[in-house]
Amino acid sequence: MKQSKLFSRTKKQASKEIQAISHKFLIKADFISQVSSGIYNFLPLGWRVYKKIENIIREEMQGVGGEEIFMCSLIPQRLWVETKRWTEIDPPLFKVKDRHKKMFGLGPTHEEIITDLIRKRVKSYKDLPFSLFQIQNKFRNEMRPTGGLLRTREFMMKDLYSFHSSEKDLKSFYEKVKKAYFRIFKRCGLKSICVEADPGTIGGKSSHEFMVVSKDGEDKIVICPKCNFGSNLEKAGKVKKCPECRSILKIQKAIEVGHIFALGTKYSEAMKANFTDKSGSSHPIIMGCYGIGLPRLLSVIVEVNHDQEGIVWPKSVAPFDVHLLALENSNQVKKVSEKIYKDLQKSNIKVLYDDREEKTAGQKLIDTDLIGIPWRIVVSERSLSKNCVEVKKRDKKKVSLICPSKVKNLKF
RNA sequence: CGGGGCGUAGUGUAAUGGUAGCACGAGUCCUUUGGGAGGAUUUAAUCCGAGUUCGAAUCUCGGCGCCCCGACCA
Repeated sequence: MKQSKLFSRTKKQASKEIQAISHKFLIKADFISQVSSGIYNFLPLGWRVYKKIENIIREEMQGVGGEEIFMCSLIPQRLWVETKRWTEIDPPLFKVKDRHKKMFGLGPTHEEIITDLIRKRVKSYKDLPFSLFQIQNKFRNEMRPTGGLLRTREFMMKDLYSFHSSEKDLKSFYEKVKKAYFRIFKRCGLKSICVEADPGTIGGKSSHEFMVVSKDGEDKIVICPKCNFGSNLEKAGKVKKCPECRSILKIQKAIEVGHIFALGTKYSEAMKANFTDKSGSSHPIIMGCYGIGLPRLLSVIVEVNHDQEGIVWPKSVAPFDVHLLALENSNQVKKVSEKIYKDLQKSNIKVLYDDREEKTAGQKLIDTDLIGIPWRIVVSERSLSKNCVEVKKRDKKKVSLICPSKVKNLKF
């Protein structure tokens, strides 16, 4: 991609109202743009990162046996009434009316619609277990959106739902998803901690949150420095010692990036989603649900991976692999840059090529740090006089001089 | 939903009742080119409505919008 054609344009200043560091960099580097409080557009750079995160999550969900589907957003009132969530859900539903005055809730989560879908076709224990997931926009009438993408009113969420004939089977699948979640966050460059949580209005017997420790986190968690115990602070209450190994617990600020729920039969009972067991008697289907908010995850990656100058994207989710800068406008610099650009494209390396003639060297260098692509290649008169170009990693200071014809042999 | 703050060119800001100014951006020309270059020139703003006043960006009321703290959440 030639940067002269890129729709995203970096900004010199961000609004003073912006507090969260991830919000500031995502706005300055023009990954996203705000439409209204808690409502954002994704611009080309932001959408590239989003797509990479989405693919990581999709791969891991397929890895636990989830089949991908796509459900509606306009969910009829009658389904919400069945579970009493038309009035009891918090944050409140966005409610809309059609021309016949029929009411719909814009899906904030999809337990009702998926339970309706599966109750029509699961009849026997032989139909179980299975799991379905989707990646789709959710709508939540939040009291207060915050921190750019950290809490929005419209956001993409991966929601996985699982269906079982026994608590034991749910438990084993739940643990499988837990492991997949750790892998997802690790692949996104994050260290996550799984803590016991309050199931809230989604409900169910127990739930676990996946937290990423961050100075600017809104949540507080208690973790045991010795064993793996961790808990949401509210849930833990005044407990000071680890219930598992009696060590003194540590309190840390964190951001929630995922939440998994062992729902049990809350929805299947309310909506009469039953199956017949071997002996011929009927039971409510045992369910689990598992969510990850993608824009928040993207934002948390920035919260954890940045320096003074800008974002430092982990390779796995970076918008491009290489940022190639033609630092000056001379014919020789352009010629060498074009050649490297073509060579790398042939090797299927994703390159953002800064070919902008009107920008000075300083502006280009500042932009490249802000955008945060893992590798930087600088082509300039200075290095060409030594028959070299400069290769540098975003998170390292070391600059290597490489012969232009050998760039294509590097491993990015 | 409770509490607080704010709204001035595309962006960031100044002007506290008396000439709407500055910087960046954008356009044109010239000179520049290794960490947001310099000169010349052009462009462009008081959120909306009502009120007070000789006079309102500034004070009052209403609306709209945004941000922050609390509660809630992926």
